[in-house]
Amino acid sequence: MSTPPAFKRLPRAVREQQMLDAAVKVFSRRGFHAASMDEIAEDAGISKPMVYAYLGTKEELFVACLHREGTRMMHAIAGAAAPDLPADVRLWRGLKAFFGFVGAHRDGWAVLYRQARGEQPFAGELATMRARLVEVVAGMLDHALRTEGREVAGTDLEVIAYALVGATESLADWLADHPEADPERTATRMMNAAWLGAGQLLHGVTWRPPSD
Amino acid sequence: MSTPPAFKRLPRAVREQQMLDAAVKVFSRRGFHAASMDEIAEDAGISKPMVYAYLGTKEELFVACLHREGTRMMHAIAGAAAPDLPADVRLWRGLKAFFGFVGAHRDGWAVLYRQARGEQPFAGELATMRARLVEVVAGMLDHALRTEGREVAGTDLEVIAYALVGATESLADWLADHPEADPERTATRMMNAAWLGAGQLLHGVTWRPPSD
DNA sequence: GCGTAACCTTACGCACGAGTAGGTATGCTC
DNA sequence: GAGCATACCTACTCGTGCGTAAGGTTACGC
Repeated sequence: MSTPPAFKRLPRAVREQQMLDAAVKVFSRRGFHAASMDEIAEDAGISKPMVYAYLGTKEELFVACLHREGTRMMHAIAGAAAPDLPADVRLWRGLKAFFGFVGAHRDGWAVLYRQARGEQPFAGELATMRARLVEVVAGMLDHALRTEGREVAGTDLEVIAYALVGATESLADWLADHPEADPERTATRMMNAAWLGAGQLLHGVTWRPPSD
Repeated sequence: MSTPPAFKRLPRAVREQQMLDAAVKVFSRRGFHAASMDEIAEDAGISKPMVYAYLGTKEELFVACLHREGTRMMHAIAGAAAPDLPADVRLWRGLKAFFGFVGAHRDGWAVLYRQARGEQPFAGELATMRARLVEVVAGMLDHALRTEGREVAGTDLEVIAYALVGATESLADWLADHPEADPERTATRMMNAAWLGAGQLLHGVTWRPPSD
């Protein structure tokens, strides 16, 4: 017989990435509980015990997904954050990087922000990442304020930062559901809403991206 | 024997509300899947078959929660929306009503926006409610624009409205996790961020609530 | 060419929780 | 105070899906 193998033997590191790819895909479509380990294994082109051998239990697998996608996102944004630029340019670059990432990794985004938020064991993990991001934004605002010689209570800054992050996430969700939408254009719209505010926009003021 | 009953017989309508209260509480703490019908029944002070008899399956029960909380929220906001007021006042009143609601119904909020979002069968339901809200906000902006004799593409308006709603939801989440925070104060902060924008705020401009 | 270790499989145990069958008590109506 | 509807219970069935035991197969060192 010697059935033609058809399944190649691959080194662990490669299989792990394939498994994570499959897991992100299935988790994002079905949700954490509705996703079955069997489906993830099948989608990865591997059998279930391999998943357990490499990535551990279902929860551990999900956390692994969370970490990989979260790290990727943070990296994508970090590259855009030169601390000595003016605040609006930094914000613009951060937004552009962020929406670019979401546009390119819609599944990863769905796992991170649609699934992890409600499920008890992961909400904390997610909240930590979110808090780091809020911290960064708040720090940026604070820096800009000090440059102008002004000061604002920490709580106020944090709340404004929260609103900014929330608005951005909301648009990211919109982007994830509209495959035809352009990430950069979405970033521009977000910048308008965030930087100018509704009041200004209603009076015809608009913000335009720098020539870069 | 005639064991002292200790459990009173109550009319259906009352029990249904108790069950919904318990369901909202348990769903918000555990999430849809992790919540068990047994726990909900126990929390409502009733046995499981009663829950099935009155509210149907687990999914139907969750949808019932969704509808009750959603309706309550819409009612709370609707009361504040007098269509002939200026846009900033309408926005302010809507925000005040919304944050007031979330502050008073933190569990309900958690069910609506943290649980329903990720779970496949309910995401659509939730998205519909959300879309209605976005529509209302976009309509408000459009109305304000026409009053000034200006016009903006529909998509742009929708996106701005999305950002506004997202920012508000994000702050609502923050509020739900900070029991000591004051809803009205949070609404003021949101109004500042939304109406003036980060750029204005950095230059020291602030928005203050009208004397009412 | 042969051991050994890593890769990979099929097939199962087992717990948990949704949903139900069938029966008991209470109160309301005439 | 008989009849009937409604409120309510204990105790079960059964599917589903996580996690694993025990055994095949391919590559690689020596």
